[in-house]
Formats: sequence, structure tokens, C-alpha cells
Amino acid sequence: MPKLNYSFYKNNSVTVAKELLGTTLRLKTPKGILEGKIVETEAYHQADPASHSYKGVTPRTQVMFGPPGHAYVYFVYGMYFCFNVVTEPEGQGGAVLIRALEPIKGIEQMKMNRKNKKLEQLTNGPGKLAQAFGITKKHNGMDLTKSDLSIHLNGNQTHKIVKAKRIGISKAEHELLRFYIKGNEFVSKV
DNA sequence: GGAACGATTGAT
DNA sequence: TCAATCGTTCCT
Repeated sequence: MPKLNYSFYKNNSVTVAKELLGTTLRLKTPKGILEGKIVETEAYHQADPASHSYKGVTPRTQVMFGPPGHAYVYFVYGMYFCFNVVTEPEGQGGAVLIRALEPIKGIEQMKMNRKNKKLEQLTNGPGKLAQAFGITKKHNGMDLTKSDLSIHLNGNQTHKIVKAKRIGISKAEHELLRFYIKGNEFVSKV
């Protein structure tokens, strides 16, 4: 499985959001390898009022403006982390939120991290998948092309992509910037 | 220094 | 439908 590289992530957020569907997120941990197929994403870019990068660089969002292919992890609602992939050339504040995965490898470890939730509840939401993988603020800024956290291309993918409204935002609600694999049971919301 | 507000989740 | 829970941002 080839690892996604810098030139893949350098593209605009919408393109990357769509092309990430069907790829595999992998994290090496001391207890073993965790893998999940990306089945749902959302695109955020600098001109988007709903994006953290909309108001320019802040201490929290500076990694969004950094080089593509790095992890942007933020803490939300006082209890959850969300994992994003930084997109677009350095200097532009773009990212793709990974909203849902289909568990592939390390399922027992994910169940431990998620307090033994059922398989279909392990990674079907951004806060859930971060918890299942043990992703926290310490992963913020990691280089996905050079670290234990990476994304890989799979073989032939024959899925259909559904465009939909993003979840949980109060600005630019009408924009169809959420993408998911049609029919996949791990999508957070259809 | 203080207050309002979340790119969510799970329980009611 | 609503509470949990706290870092980030913005205002004073």
C-alpha cells in the first residue's frame, strides 16, 4: 500500500477530501498497528466562514497554514479531539476533517480505547475515531509522510461518493463540502 | 481578567 | 432534547 505524499496533500481541500475516501489511516502504537478505511470527510478552506482558518493565523490554527500533509488536531466541546489533514500549499489555511472510518486492524485495541463499544460505534464520528486511535493534541503537527501516523492508498476502489451538508457548523451550512462513501455503514450521518 | 462559544457525544 | 466540560478567542 503506497503512502500518500506531499503532492497529494498539496491540492485544494475539496479535491483531497474526495480523494481521501477509500484510503487507509494507519497509526503505529506501542500496542500494535491501528488501521481504518476513511469513509467520510469534510473540506475546510481559508475563504470559508465555517473554517478555523477563516480569521487568519492563531496559536491553535497555525498548523493549518503550514506545509500540507501534516496533522491538525484540535480539542472541541471540552472533551473530544478532531483529526484533520492539512491541505493546500504552505501559507494557505486549508484542511480536511476525517469524520468516520471503517475499522480494519487493531479492532480489539480500539474497543479498549472506546470502552468496549460495538464495532459499528467505534469510529463513526470525528470524536469517536480520535478516541479509538488514541489521537490527542500530542499528534498535532505530525508529518503524515514521515511519522507513525500516515495514510495509504488501497487497491481498486469502486465506491460512489455522496456530497452533503457539513455537520455541526453554524456558518456556510448550505455548502456541500461533506463527502462520504455511498452505502457504507460507518458513515456518521446519512 | 472574564465570558461566550463550539467542525461532539451519549444519556434522557 | 439536553447536559457534560474546557481550551480558544475575543472583549473589557
